Formats: sequence, structure tokens, C-alpha cells
Amino acid sequence: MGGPGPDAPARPFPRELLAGDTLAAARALLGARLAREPEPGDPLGERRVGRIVEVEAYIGEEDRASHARFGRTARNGVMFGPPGLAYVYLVYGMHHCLNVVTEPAPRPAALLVRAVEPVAGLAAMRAARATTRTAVGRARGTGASPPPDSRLAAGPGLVCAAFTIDRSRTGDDLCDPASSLRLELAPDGEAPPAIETTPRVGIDYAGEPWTSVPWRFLVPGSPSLSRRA
DNA sequence: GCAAAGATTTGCT
DNA sequence: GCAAATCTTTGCC
Repeated sequence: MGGPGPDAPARPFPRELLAGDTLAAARALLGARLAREPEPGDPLGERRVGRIVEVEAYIGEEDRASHARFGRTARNGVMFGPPGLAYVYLVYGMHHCLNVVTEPAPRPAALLVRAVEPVAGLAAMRAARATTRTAVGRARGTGASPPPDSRLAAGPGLVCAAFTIDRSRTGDDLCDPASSLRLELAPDGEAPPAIETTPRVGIDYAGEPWTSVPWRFLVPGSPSLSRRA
């Protein structure tokens, strides 16, 4: 047989790849998989998998764009903990965003997962998107045509909507193969993706140099990049 | 105790 | 291209 089929054994994402420099971890995370095992109550009970194609780095208390800029608080505490854990927060009162904690405690750093390419469980992602229908969509009425498959998780809020992730997942160990929400290496034999960097998005409040540092990492040409790409 | 702003998305203009 | 939706967290009185 050729490459691994759809039932090839998953390869856990090594915590060491997240324990060092966050910018190196960002490059390691691109091309890796975000996976969620079905749980009772999940749409269709399908395993959902996406290929990570866009992340942003938030590094240290000195980073004025990071939630860690306030020092350790009840919300951001997990960022000061060990690498590999999930940090999920609510932004604008309606969208959840998933981060992967990096660097050893007590250094606060994380990678925001901004976009993934749907690989498996697309029907469950669509169902989850419909359930988590955005507040603005509800308020302004009907309209909404369903997004194409490649756009199901094409943004930080959409990743969480498609994978049914909320703040209750904060602290989940994404490197533990037993976790229902976890990271996996790309299938053996898959070529590592090309990588481009840009400044981070939506952080004008941070000021220089934080608004300009090239800490957004993406796979150029992916159809699943976030809108503000 | 209250005001302000936010690591976004969407539909309409 | 713009502004609304929505509520938690932070900052200041």
C-alpha cells in the first residue's frame, strides 16, 4: 500500500515541540492536525480533524498584544503553566478562540489557532456551525448560505464553532492521546508545508513594535485561511 | 460598583 | 467598506 489511509494510527503531537521557543513551535504546529473525538451529544458522533494552516504567537508579559500583559489573572492563568494545554477565551462576547500554551512554566506564551483546513468529520463541523450560529446572524435575520467546506473553520472563532470548543476546554492537555480534543502530527510521509509570516491581526491597541512583529504564521495558498489574511 | 474595550464574524450599504 | 451583536475581563472611582 502507499501512504497511510484514513484509519492510519494517529501520532500524538510531542510536547517538546511546544516547550521551546514559541516561534519555532508555531512552525511545527502548521501542517499538524487538530482532532476531536466524538462525545455524547456531539453532532453526528463523528471524529473531526483539521489541518492547521494559520497561527499567531503571543509571547511573554512584555507582549502588549497578549492577554498575559496584565500579569497572571484568573482568565489567563493557564498561559503561565506547562506547554501543551489549551487556553480558550471568549472575545467580543460571542466568539471562542483556541490557544495552545507554549514554553515552560512560568513563562506565559501561547499560539492562537486561527484557521484549519477540514480533513474529516465535515458533516459534524457543518452541524456544529449551524448550532453555534453567530449572534449577529440571528439578530439580522435569515440570509446565511452555508459556507463551502474549505471555509468551515477559516477563522479563530470559526475553528471553535466547527469543533464545538468553549472555555470549559481550558486546561485540557492537547498532547495527551487520551484527550478528546488534541493535537496530532501530520500523517507520516506528508510533506511539511511552505510557511509565510505577517504581522498579527486585530491588535492595533498593542502599539509598536507589537503591531509589526511577524508573529502570524500561515500556509500560503490554503483555501482555509482567515478572512483578514 | 460601573464604564470601556476586546486576539471576531456577519450582513447590509 | 461599515457597523452591529453580546458579555467577560480589566481598570478606575
